[in-house]
Amino acid sequence: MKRKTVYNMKLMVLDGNSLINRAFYGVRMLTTRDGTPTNAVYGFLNILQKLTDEETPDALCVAFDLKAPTFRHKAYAGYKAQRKGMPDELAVQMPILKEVLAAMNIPRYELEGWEADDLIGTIAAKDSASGWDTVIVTGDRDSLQLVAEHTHVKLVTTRMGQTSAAEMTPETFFNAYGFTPEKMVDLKGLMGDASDNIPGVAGIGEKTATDLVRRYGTIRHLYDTFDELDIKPGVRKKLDAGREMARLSYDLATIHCDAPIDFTPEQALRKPVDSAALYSLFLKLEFARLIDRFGLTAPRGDIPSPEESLETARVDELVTDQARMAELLALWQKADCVSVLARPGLDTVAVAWRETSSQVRTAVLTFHGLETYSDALHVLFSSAIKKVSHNVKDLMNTLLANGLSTDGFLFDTALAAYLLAPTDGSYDLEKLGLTYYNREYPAAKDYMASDAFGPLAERSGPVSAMSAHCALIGALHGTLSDRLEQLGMHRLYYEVELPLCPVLAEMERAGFLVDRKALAQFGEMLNERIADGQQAIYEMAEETFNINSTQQLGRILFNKLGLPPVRKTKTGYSTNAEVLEKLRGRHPIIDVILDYRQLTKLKSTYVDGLTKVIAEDGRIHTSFQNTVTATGRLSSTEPNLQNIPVRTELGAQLRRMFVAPAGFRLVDADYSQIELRLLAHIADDKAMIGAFASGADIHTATASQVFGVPPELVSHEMRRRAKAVNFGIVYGISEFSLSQDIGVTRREAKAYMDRYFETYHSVREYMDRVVKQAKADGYVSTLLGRRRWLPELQSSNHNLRAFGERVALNMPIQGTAADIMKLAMIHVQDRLKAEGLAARLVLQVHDELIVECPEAETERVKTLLTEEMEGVMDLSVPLTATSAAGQSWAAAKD
DNA sequence: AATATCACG
DNA sequence: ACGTACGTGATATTT
Repeated sequence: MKRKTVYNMKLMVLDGNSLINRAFYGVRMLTTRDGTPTNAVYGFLNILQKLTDEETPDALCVAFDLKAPTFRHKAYAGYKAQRKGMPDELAVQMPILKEVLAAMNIPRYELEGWEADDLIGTIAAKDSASGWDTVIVTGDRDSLQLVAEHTHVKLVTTRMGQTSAAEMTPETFFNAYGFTPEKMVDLKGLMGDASDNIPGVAGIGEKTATDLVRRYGTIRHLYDTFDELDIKPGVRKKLDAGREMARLSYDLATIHCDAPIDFTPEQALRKPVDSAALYSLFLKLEFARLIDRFGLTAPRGDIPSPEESLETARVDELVTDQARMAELLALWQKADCVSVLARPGLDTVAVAWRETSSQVRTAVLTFHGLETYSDALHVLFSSAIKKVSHNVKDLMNTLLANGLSTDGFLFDTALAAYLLAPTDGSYDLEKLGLTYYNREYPAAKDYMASDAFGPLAERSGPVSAMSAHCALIGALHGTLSDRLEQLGMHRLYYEVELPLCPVLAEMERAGFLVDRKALAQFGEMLNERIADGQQAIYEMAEETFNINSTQQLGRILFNKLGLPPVRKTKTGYSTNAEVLEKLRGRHPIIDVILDYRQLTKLKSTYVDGLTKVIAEDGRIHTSFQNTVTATGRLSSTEPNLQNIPVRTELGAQLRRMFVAPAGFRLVDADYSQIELRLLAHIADDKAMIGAFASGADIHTATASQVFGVPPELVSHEMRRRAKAVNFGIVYGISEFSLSQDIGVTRREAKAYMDRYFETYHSVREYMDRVVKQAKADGYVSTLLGRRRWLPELQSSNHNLRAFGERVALNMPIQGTAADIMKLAMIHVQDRLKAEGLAARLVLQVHDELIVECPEAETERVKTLLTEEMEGVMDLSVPLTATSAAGQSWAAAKD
């Protein structure tokens, strides 16, 4: 690129229609709580901000189409009329976007009967005439004809919410097309443009048209010198017949830079946003993150809310005095409940309580200089004081670490917010305040910083912030428990989710003992094999390179060694295991790479990763996340102990490193086929219920039915395929994916599914029913009433809707399995305690529980686990669990 | 911060 | 016409 010698003022002009379209199809469906779609506006604002950051224009404006009753080219109105109208979900966002732009003080240009392209062309022309540079931002290639030395076009593409923009200058344009930008019109005139309903010359496609434009330049020149040109007879004939079409298409494709608008770049100079208007708009749109990003704050005298009246009547107090603390503790014991918010180390704890119907009080207790603080905590966290808190499981973990009781918790606001909206992603208090009360709250870090309450700190800020959050917990308690009741999730909440918190906290505290030495030895063995593999790969590649870099690996395999690329990713060639499997046998390097991948995965993620998190007690303490998954499952982090290898021989050796201490054993119990059993139950499919009732192997039984042979004649391959169908059904499979998965043709896959549904016809009926119901209700639910909202089902985007349908099929099954396991965990814990056993739960892996117990308890624990897991729920099929014991996780798996 | 890959149920 | 199975979390590379 040429270096600029003079600084020009720069205008950025956006193609409003094109960009909102890109945003709509590129950003997943988002709606406000009342169902107003907002994804396109959100996506547009992201693009806008990204590009203004990148380009730092001095002026900014947006052009829109205004659909008019009359068309520019009346004779060909039909071409335009064919254009599909935009989907409703997008149409309703247009006025919203315009409102947002107005609040941002960004001028908008639109003119009846004119397309955005024409306005942009006109604006760019006037801009250039004023000596300014112009950057046009659009998602359509139409505008490329406007590219000139001082007019660049940024072509925006949006994928999975991620936008990227390629800048087109005269140079980059020529490199890409082989002719100059103004000839773009000639190209379109010849080849047409389906998306714009420009017909072009019949029979002339992109290849031929490009070639003609490169050779002869313009359409005019082409036809003027038609007889003298050396053109293939076939093409000549089509061109000759298409003269009129070419002329009309040329006109249709031409951007008219003479729209009657009054524009000077000065009109568009950037102005500060109208923050009051923008704030209330973003609130309405529930764009909490954008409010932060734009640094907006609530205008004074904003919408009153139930919580605000509570807030204004709040009285805070910092308590460092022993007598006062005792007074308050006595008071709290008489209260129905109090809200509690603690810093992780318990050095500071805020308590909020309702003093009168219109007044809330808060007290912030700090450790500094208070000797009897520990006694106070013992009272506060005893069952004598009923408490509501936020992320109760984490607090309980802290309490256990400090020798305190976990009794007396009535409610967890984060957990409740999760049940009400399990796909929201995060439930921090600031966000909930905004979601439920349209109210801005201080950031948690204001009181979470390690020195916020230090002896040198100005404590009033942190006290006020922490008190505000603590009072918010109290308000949310009322709002969220009402909502849970309304949606029928009361029992799920009070009988499953909340009682599970102490169970999880105790599991986290317990941890899983690891044989550190054996793990290190395993790592050394891996290291040797990795070094050998690396050596072999370098030799076969005849150079050294970073094997972990998919880009470098792709270059070696597909460029240097000449292997055929199977698939590509957005950054290059795909080199994943599936691709490498296909290349097996074509080059010896493939096997070594697959092996190398497995070894390095084991080494870095598991040996190194796990070694790093072994605590001083020699045990690994995972964190169980209970507000993360969309289906109700738990997840495990830092480290994830729910994905320890088992499927390969080598990987499974890792489970030998997870052990019981001397004198103890591990008992491992897992549900057998819980998801398929639930499918049989929920679909009430007599054939499948019968198969389970008979105690037969379900995959063999399915194969026998589908392939029409007696069970004893079912081959290994038949069972494998039947198993794939069984799993696929639970995930809402398509024929295509099934055929990919088991390596048969689509036709065969379809035949399997047809046979499957003939056998299990109630399963088919269930699948139809659940999707239909979900579309009517807007959600799906589990047997215990857990819900997942599915706005995707209302989408006009085919892929998104299809995804919603698969989720509708899967969530009730996966979610009910999660419900059942959670209930089982509570029952197991209760019984272990009731029977006075020293055994303790250490891990859950979705359908599997692991308990560590003294050797002498082994048999009792095995029986107890099986009984409790099987007895959780009465289904129309047996719910079976099997348990086994051993010195290591590997040994207890048999 | 995003992408690609791969580990589990 | 289009893309292609549900649910997770960690690591290394690259931008």
